[in-house]
Amino acid sequence: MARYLRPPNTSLFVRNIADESRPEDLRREFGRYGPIVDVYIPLDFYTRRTRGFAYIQFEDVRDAEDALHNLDRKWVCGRQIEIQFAQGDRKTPNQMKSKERHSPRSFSRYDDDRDSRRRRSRSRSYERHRSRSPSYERRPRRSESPRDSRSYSRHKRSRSHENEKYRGPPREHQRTHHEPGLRSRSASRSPSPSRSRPKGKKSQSRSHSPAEDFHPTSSSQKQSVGRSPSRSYSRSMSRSRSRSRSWAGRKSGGH
DNA sequence: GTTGGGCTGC
Repeated sequence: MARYLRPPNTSLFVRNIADESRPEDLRREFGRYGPIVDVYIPLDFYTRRTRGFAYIQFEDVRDAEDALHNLDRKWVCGRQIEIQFAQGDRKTPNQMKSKERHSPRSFSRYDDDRDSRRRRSRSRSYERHRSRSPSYERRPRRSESPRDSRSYSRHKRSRSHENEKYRGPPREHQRTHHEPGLRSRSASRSPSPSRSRPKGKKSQSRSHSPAEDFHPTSSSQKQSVGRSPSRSYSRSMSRSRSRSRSWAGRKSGGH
């Protein structure tokens, strides 16, 4: 059934782009040949640098071909770009994670669903469903506005302080939401004094040790007679509140 | 000689 007539996808794989190339530049260039669904420049997950290639997805494959033939080996941003048709589908985050774990070479799909007519539901949401204009005419390229960036990248932008270098490999990001056992939560609870400490609190002279929050019951129950009950209560509340914040708190409060 | 999105679900 495989037809040799055309490539299976409408995405172009653009190689050797300048690392200063931005999606808007590419979109401007490639958009001349047809409506573009998506432009994406993969970044190195750890270094946040461009990896030197980009993906341009067209709405129509013949536009992609057109762009390919016209822009291939052309000089863009001081670099001679090379264009091919992209292979495979875009990866979902899950696949990226497993890819890190396993060898990129030996990656295999879930299994061969050749008989199953249901394709993998790529209906995630990376792809923005843009309603195409009622009129079939292609919209002028200059009508592309920078606000058109996809929702997904916007999310990632929002957490970016990224003034400079990357923070360590985010494998610790796995912040399992709910620990069923209370024992595990005390164990996995890592002390983050800077975050859990409200700025407004000043009278509390806590100069001795940040670990006082996690006093073992053996010694704490004995001393601090008067304030013990109220303090323990408020502490428990503040903890649970900071818990529910999770991502949001980390994003804005992250320093 | 780089083939993709690293937060997704009840």
